Amino acid sequence: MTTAKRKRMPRAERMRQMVEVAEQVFSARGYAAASMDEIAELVGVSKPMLYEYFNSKEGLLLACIRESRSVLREVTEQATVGAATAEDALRRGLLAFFVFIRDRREAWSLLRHEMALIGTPAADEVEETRRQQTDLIAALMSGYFDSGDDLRAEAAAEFVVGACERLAIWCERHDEVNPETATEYAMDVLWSGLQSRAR
Amino acid sequence: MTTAKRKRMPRAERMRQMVEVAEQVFSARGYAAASMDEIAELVGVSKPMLYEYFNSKEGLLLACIRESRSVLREVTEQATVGAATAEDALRRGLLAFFVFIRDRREAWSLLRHEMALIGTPAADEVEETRRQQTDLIAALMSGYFDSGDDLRAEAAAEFVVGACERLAIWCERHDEVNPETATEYAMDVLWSGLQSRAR
DNA sequence: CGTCCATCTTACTCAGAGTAGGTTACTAGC
DNA sequence: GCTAGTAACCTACTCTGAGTAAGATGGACG
Repeated sequence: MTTAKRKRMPRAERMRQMVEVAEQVFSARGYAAASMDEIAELVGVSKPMLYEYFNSKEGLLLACIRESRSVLREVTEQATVGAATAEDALRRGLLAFFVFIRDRREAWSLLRHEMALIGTPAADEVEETRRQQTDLIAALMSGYFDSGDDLRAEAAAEFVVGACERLAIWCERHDEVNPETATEYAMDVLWSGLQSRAR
Repeated sequence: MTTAKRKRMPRAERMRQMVEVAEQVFSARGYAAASMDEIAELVGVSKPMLYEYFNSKEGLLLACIRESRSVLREVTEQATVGAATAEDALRRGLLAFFVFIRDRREAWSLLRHEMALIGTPAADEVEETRRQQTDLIAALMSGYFDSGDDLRAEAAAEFVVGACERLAIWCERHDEVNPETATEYAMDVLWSGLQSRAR
């Protein structure tokens, strides 16, 4: 949408435009059903350009995922600065996450699609990109908790991330659950544990 | 592998054989990279037969997923019978899950591939199939906890499932973590909550 | 005002999903 | 045994969409 009629465009700007369009198409149609031809046409460019810049369909998806994930990281990281207690930091981070889910549907939809790359050459890099989020949680926790052993802390971080992802997917089916409620549900289990609710 | 030379085979048996082969190919190559031609050849039958019985590649994957999930459900359900307390039931269920992950690599790999179907017509049915697991957890919990409100209980179940899935994926990268340890890590967060570890 | 290179295009190849329409082996009834 | 009838099966295609080879074009800078 940025300056319509112009033909030639510097590489960096064109790439950004391609990612922007691809993000929409991938999240609308799903990775498998999205076609490179359609993306190319929407960008207003021919297909080989996409391959020139991203090498493959997978590569393009990967670029989109990286973009979305960096935004997510930015948002959650910002949310936790200035938190006084561990509980407060956790709650703020969770709330930022669930707000992101609601407000940036396409971006979140994209992150869910990364699993489609399992078994492909890009799988490793996807995991690497994914670790970004767990690292953030792990770092956050190690600032507030007595870590004891690192493996346990890492496991806890993975645990939190997985739990929130799944809860977010669940939220999509429940419009009545807003970010605040979701955060509360998450905190309820995460912070207090199930023990506190045993009969 | 069941009786080699026989050509014709009753529908039900052939279907089982196809699913068995497809499970291996899908988990070895990944959904996208697996080809129907290869599966057909390995089964020792022509491609249209696969379509006769499963309609599409997606349909075949779906059948594999259903199979694996039903095994998983069986295993975890069995593990929790006869548990005296909520804590015990949870621990047994978790352990059964992590043992399944270790011992049935292909089946688990398959379950991870279901996300590849997001955005396709089968997506809804996948979610339906997936709910099986959360329902089990939810039922289990409602037997031991004061549920208060159902929505909260459902959310907690999703939470647990997501957390365990992610932790299981993490375990794949850490051979030194056995099912017992994984269970302990999970119980640690789930049961006691993070609060108990705050500095 | 020509040369160079980055941007961009047309016009293909090729693998693999899905299908139309015919063929063969097993089985039931005579 | 012999002839339907049908369920299991096959050959030989079509068609979509990822990926590519080879060349055209616009513009920046001497």
